[in-house]
Amino acid sequence: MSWKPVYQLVKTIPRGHVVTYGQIARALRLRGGARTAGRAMAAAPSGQGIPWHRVLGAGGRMLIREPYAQLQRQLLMSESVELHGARVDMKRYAWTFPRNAKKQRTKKKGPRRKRR
DNA sequence: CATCTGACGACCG
DNA sequence: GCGGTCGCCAGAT
Repeated sequence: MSWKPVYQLVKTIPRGHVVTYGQIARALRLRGGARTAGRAMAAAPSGQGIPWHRVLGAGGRMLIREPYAQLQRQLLMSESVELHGARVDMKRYAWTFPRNAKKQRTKKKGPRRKRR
């Protein structure tokens, strides 16, 4: 499975904002849901500008275990994201992906399929 | 091929 | 609000 789409999407999260695994899963329509998004992030390569620290669990909870949790707290704080214990106030920092975040492609005008 | 495991999340008590 | 259960599913064993 290629997680590239996930990483690409994560890269679009602006500094100082956060999203949840569930959001990623829904935005990309990942089969396994949020858990799959988590799996992708767990395998995220470092040194490629992927702001993995901006991805949190539902409700803005930090789910990562030590020793990375420490780093995540640090990185978030450096972006002025306030932490209330192990959680972030989503009301203020949540980021929402654009509708067609799946690649940001310039939509062509082909026949659009109706959704549901 | 059978199990286990986890950077999840919705539910429930 | 906290902790436990259950559904999911791709990798790892």
